[in-house]
Amino acid sequence: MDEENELLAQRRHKLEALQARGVSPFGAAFETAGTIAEVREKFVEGETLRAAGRITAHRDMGKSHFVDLRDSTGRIQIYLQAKALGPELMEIFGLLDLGDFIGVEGTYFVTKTGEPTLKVTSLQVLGKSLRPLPEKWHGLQDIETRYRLRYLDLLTNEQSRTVFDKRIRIVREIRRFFEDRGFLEVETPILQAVPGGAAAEPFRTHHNALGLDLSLRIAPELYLKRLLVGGFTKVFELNRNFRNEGISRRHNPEFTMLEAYWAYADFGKMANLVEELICHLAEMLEGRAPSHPDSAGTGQHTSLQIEHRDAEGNVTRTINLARPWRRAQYRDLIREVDPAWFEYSSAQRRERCREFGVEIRPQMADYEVTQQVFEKLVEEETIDPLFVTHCPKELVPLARQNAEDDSLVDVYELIINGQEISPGYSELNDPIAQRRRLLEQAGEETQKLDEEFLLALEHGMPPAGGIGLGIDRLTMLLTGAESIRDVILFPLLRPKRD
RNA sequence: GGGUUGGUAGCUCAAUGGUAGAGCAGCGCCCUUUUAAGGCGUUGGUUGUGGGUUCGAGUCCCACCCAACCCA
Repeated sequence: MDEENELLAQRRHKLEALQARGVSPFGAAFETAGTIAEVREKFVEGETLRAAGRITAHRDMGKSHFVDLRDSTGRIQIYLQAKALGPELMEIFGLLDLGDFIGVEGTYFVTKTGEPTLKVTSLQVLGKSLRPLPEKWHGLQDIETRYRLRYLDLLTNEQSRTVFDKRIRIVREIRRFFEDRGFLEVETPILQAVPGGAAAEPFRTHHNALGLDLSLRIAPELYLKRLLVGGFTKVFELNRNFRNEGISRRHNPEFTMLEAYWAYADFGKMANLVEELICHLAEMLEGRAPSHPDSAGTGQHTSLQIEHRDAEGNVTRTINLARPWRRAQYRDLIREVDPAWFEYSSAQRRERCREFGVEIRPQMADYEVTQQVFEKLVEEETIDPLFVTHCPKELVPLARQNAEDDSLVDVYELIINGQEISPGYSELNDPIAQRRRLLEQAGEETQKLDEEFLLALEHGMPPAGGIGLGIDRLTMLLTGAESIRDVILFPLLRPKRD
């Protein structure tokens, strides 16, 4: 591509010069005393140790050189003295650049300024870098490049690295949390003939040998429920889902969910579980011991808060996770916006929307108009955790109907930081009702009906509680990231052609 | 899909319509305990792409590409 670039040409020349001296610029395995952090811990004056890392800084003193070697665990200073190393090794050192991976053997000493340093006695080139890394002080600022060349972002921006470290810990802790409670982690198909379990546009693909059109899953739900039929009582899956829809600050076409199902439980129990989980994760990230050994209602309260900050470090938002979390019925929340809402006629509600500045379309059904009010005036305004219960059944066609009021369903929607973060259901285990609802949902497209799922239900499914938890959005919440792209290592971008 | 903002050296950023600059990185020289090392010197540009206006365009106009934010 840009072979005529001077900087690249210089590095290639150095590479060739190394090879001309019989030095492999891309060395093989190198035995070390451990990671750089471990090597530092083993500091004993006069001790000889081996370390490997990437060269990130070079301070040239003429006949001696200080070099920073870095890996993901830390930084160590090495010292190269021309007289001690001899002309041959110094010539090889002269062919190195910032960004190269090297392995060294050296003897520990402490400099005048008190820094533990390895005085190099031998050196191997482990991986020559042919392109310069971003500048050390400002790092990589360009947002587009940070997403496209994420490795450079991770290398130069500590705060980016911190977010992904937290995401890794969140996922690991979720696994531990569920396993500790007797849930089994399972894997279900991503390639599905009938994509179900959510209302979303799928990505379509094709299996050549079977001559079969398939879709990437939009949710694992219908397979996890088959496992309840098959005798599993507690299952979960950390599942990548794919939805062929728009991209935004809160939407990536592929995203990660947690789904969990618990036989004989209901949505209330699932709400307790997710409340406990999220508090547990927040405490874990703060390095605190869990303050709630049991689910809500123990009378214990914590002052657990999450602070979101801007680039200057000012607190922009505080989310209070103190338990127990508020639980409120959908209709009551609407009445908090307008006490007489449900006494209005259809036309009056539309008029109120205009007054509220809530945009609606003329063809919307009444429940959709109410839902618009809910989204704009309740959901977006809700910062601290809120379980919304007793939702209208039109909004959630696949959940169990409420025993006292069949216009409602037994679900919760957990809202934190102005967005839905987790739904929880009392799952529908009536195969006849389930077929009816799926038919209504599918409309004309009856081929979208997952007959094999219905067949499974007809064999009998226990009542169960189920939850979904968006891992990307949860990570945003817990790290203060403003965009989903900041918590996904490689977010989808349009390929660049220039 | 619509609106707004942005794209300049490897990186971070400047530049009233008038010779495209700086810092870091690089290259050369000096310096044997530096750490954003320092000093002297120096290379590096199809200003996202393609058109247009103009004596003259990084800057103004049009189209397109990519991104961020807002809206749908």
